[in-house]
Amino acid sequence: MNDDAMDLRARNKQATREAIGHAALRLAIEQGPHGLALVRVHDIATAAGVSPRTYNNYFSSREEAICAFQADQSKRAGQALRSRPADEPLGQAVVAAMIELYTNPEPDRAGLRMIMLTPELEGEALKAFSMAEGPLAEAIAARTGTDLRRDLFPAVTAAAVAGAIRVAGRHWLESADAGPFAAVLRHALSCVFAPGA
Amino acid sequence: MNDDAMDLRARNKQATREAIGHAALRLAIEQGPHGLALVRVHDIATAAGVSPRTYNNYFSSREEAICAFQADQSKRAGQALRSRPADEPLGQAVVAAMIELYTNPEPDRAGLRMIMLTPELEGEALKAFSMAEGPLAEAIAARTGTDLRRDLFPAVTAAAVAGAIRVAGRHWLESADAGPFAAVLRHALSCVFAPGA
DNA sequence: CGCACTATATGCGTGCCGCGCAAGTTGTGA
DNA sequence: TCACAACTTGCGCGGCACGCATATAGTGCG
Repeated sequence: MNDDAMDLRARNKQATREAIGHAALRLAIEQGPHGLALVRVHDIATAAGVSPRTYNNYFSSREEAICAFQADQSKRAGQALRSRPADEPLGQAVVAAMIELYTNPEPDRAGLRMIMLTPELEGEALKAFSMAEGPLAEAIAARTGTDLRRDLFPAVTAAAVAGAIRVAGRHWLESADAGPFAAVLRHALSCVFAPGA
Repeated sequence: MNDDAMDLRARNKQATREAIGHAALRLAIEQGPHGLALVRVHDIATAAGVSPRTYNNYFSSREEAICAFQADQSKRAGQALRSRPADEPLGQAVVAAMIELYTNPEPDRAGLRMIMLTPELEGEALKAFSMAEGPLAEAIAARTGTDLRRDLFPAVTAAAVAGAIRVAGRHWLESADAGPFAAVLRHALSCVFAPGA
């Protein structure tokens, strides 16, 4: 995670990936959800300062590049949960970890709009959010002392959490006066962990 | 739903869509998860008895065609829940409806393997399963008398249910001796509706 | 029944894209 | 300093999504 922990090659690689992803998302936002087809691979590569061929070494589709940021963020969900104190109840730990992960910093409205509300990006967006499920399920299993392969609880809970995050994002985008994302997210996650409510 | 309820055009259209989707999935299964690139659009169209251009009038990618069956099934989730008696508790109704929908008939192992375990299909597969969420959320909101736009509960629950169905499918595929899909599905859904367990 | 209208199927052409291949370039480790 | 490995880039090929124009088939009315 820390740059110092990687050698030069790994750092350059990560920097290039982020540059391409950032450029792709920025260009997509400029064209809006209805002009995605106008975002050419050549433009993304040029904006990121690499050749089109290099862009293709990192991503195999524009959609993947545009959603890379969300994907990378979701991949850290397991780590986020593990960083919570071990004696905290599962529900509280998950809520706190997800709020920490997804509201630090506060999400960019334009970027999230592009990713979640563009039909052509739907598949990649779902992929990006669902990338939290695997690591999350492992962390939940570790925390509850259950076996991932015998018990469905960790995987189902992880999927429910990922779904709640998606729903929270959509709701936060669609209602202008929903307040900070953290509040919406907490509300959504409470539906998962307090079913009687 | 019933063929008689549609005029000739609509019936032909549906038949063509199903023919293409069926051909696409069949050819994909023949090549296996690692040979997806070998399934050419031309082959799908020929196998379905239409021109490649017509195939493209129905689907805008091979992936979409291959997952069409799952997508169509998921779209019926709302209707399935609505067909349950109104006085049944939410959890029971959802479980019964989803088991009715997704185990009638028993899922085809090869087809589900192809759709869920092929990396290139991951996005479309997620899309296919998530298509249940909208209708399901509406049906849940109607059943619980809540407002979809004010309360996140229906949408979050729908997402959790869709996630549980996915997890159940994966688990059913990966463990050879998991018994009938209905049992696995019931187990997965119980994690959503009986959180204390 | 026959006719005007509309929806669907098909052929063709175009531009873009993903990726294999083979240099060229830059970091790495002894 | 040098040999090796990783990464970048240019080139070219096969394939695909889709617009447009045309042929065909279903529909509803007089």
